[in-house]
Amino acid sequence: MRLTRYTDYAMRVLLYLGREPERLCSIGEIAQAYGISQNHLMKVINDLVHAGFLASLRGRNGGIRLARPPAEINIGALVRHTEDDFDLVGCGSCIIAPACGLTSVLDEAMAGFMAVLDGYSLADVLARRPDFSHLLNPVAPREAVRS
Amino acid sequence: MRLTRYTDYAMRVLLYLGREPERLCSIGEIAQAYGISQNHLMKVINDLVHAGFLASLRGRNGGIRLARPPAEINIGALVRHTEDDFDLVGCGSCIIAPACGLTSVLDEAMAGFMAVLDGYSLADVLARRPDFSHLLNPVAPREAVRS
DNA sequence: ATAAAACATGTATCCTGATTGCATGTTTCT
DNA sequence: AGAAACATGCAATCAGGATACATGTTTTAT
Repeated sequence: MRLTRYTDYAMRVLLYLGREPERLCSIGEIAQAYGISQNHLMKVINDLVHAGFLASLRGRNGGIRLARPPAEINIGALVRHTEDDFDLVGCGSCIIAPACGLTSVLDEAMAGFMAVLDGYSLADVLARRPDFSHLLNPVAPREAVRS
Repeated sequence: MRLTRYTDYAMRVLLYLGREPERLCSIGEIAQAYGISQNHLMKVINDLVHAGFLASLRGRNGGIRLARPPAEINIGALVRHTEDDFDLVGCGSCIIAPACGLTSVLDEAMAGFMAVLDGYSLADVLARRPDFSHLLNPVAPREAVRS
């Protein structure tokens, strides 16, 4: 019973950016802070930008930030977007699926799962444990732009 | 978001046996009925026997059947047994896990998921859609023992 | 007793799909 | 013009589940 690392990374990005919703961060900074693959993270972030969770600014001194305030970003909606396969047990390949009483039960269980996530916003999650900055890898601040 | 095929197979076995709780079935018969790997199924069933979900009778004309009436077999308990990894997003490898507000939210969501499954017995599932026998592959009846 | 049926278990191989890395393009700022 | 940073596609890799194969053990029927 697992979500993909894709979803994992997406949530980490939102948590990171949610600490300072206004600041523009580069993808490299986030990858370094967590010590994870920048290439993979870039794809996840790209997807989140297209989906409207993040706003990106291209070009030099560009970066990404939350597209909306943390209180308006729903965790359930995020998971629904990043996790595309909700066919828990591959009913698609089971021959009794058309008349299987389990499918409705599993659907209901999944609904129960998502209902909990739908009940929380990024702001709620951040409020629970606001202080994780000290656990991140140290990141050199972006060089100041010469005036 | 998926459960393993291991869990999938375990549930199919219970559904199959639940139709006729008293009858002794061979593992080969069930594998053939669903058109799935007998080897893999054997391991799953073995596990279920040890866990007390099934009763097996070895030797010639042996087989397996439910260890208890369908009403006393809980779906949540089954999934809890066959699905051993409930670390949804690999928090074990995330550096901010000790101070991450997401872990408690995910735990709560998982509890919501399992709560639904805990609310159903095999009998409940069978009652929902009792007629799937015609979807199974035809299985040659075990040769009658010569008297 | 013996053979056959059926359960039991370990090892090794295969294979899917997520993950990652590499190469290259596009945009925007200085 | 050039550097920084986002954007995208493709190929290589890797982990873990799934499967096959080989063999052992138990029980029953004759």
